[in-house]
Amino acid sequence: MRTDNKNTSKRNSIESLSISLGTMQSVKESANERHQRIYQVIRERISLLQYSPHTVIGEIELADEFSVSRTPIRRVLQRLQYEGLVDIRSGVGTVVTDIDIKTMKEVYDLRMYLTELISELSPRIISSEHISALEALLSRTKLMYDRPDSEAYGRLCNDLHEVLISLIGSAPLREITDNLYYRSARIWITFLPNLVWSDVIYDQEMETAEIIAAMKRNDIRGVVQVRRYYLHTLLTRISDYLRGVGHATTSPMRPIAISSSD
Amino acid sequence: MRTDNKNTSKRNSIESLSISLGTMQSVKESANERHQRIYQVIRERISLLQYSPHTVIGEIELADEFSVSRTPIRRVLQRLQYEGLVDIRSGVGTVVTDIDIKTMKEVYDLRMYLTELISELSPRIISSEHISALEALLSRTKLMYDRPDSEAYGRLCNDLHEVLISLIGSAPLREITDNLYYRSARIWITFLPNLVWSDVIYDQEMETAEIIAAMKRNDIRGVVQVRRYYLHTLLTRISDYLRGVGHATTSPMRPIAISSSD
DNA sequence: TCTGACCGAGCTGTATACAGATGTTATATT
DNA sequence: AATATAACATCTGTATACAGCTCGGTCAGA
Repeated sequence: MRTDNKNTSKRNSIESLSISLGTMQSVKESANERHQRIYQVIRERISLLQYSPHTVIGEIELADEFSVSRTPIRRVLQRLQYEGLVDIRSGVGTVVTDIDIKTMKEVYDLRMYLTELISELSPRIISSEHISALEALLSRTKLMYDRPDSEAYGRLCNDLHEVLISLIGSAPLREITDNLYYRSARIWITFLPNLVWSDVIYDQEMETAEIIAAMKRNDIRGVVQVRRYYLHTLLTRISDYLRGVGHATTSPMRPIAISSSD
Repeated sequence: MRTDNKNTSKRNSIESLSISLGTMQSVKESANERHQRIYQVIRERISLLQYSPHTVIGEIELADEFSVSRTPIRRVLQRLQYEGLVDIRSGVGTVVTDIDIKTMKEVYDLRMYLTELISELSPRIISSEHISALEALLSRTKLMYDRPDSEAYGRLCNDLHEVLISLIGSAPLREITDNLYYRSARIWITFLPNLVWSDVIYDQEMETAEIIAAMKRNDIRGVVQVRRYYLHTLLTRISDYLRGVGHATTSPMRPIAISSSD
């Protein structure tokens, strides 16, 4: 948002020189830009279960990977801690959080209510870019029926989420919605191995298709109602599975747990 | 929430010993406890306008005050930045944020919707402690008619807020509500010098009294409706003032930052 | 007098050495 | 052999030196 078009006086000559030297992708990455970049990379890894719950991340490891010191890495991890994605334990390391059933239901209930609010609090206008982006997602979805791939599915969900929050006009509501999504979505993906793959993809295809249809009617209230319905569907599928498993465990739910040793 | 009831074996004997030695207020303050303490102190100062918008805070100054290095202070300030209360500018300092009218209305709209959610998402039961705490607040309010004091009024609002969020059963909703409160409340206090003091205190007294009445009926839905109504009243008072100022001469104090330039 | 480049005070951002915490492994003792 | 204890490896937490940035003041030149 911040433009900062002030410091283009003395620097311009130098910068344009270095740009003309070749294909330098960016003149200089500011501290905040780098923070944002690293933050999004790590958040995506958590959301795609590349860092699954109970994984210990370790600051030095990340510092080496991004070629920075521990200081900027710690800033990212502390932010992820405030957002509930990791738990920093002194002397142990930074562990990716798991989530208990109660909290998960709370987050999903809240997300359902907030989704409806999108259409009431100054939504943005639906553009053709939104629709074409969703149609690309729909194509990707249809290709996935015969290829079970949790990570690809997670990417699909993330991309759909990105399109939908771009419709939110209210900045506070957009941040909260984004936050709650990443707080809960990865847990949903944890359950995938226990569900029927084709059902999951079918839901995804239907949701995307119905959202596209509502958008073409310019019916934003319809969009959020579709979204809300499929959030409810997800929650129902998980509840059904848990009931099928039998006893309702209170502690962190680990669906099938891929023989986690430890 | 984290229980960690493992390390009570070897340590207990040592801790109970040192406690029994005398009036040691606490055995040792952990890093997280200290962070939380400093965070709440600074947040309160911002909310009470001891640090008013555009104030430059400065890390060294705070580090000296709390007798720590810049590192833990930076952690607190970064958290406050994520929550929208300050803006950290490289080479300049940490400045307390102002808020534009559009964002303020967005936050208040959101708060009104979320307030109603409290009664729908597993509210906590109302205890006699809640009621007696509110009755104490009511007494404090009645004493304030003839003593205009923005800071005391701010403390009153903060304390009322604390009681109300303690009724929220859903942890995510509680955090969000808390966040949005501190993001907007201090701006409301900024307007106090431009409003009629007795009207403001009267609103506060009525709100507290009506909340107490609803609580005594064990009517949590009534509680949140009262709260929502007075949020609406605040927003209306500000809007009225801004309309009046629209073609007025000059405002006594600083009314508001109209569009943050650049 | 006005303009503009430059310099320096003071701030945040980063890297790093060290202190503190934690879980594990080795070891002495019964 | 079992157990309590001590030493250790490894991690996060803190303090601090230094690099980079911003802005106001200063001084030379027109």
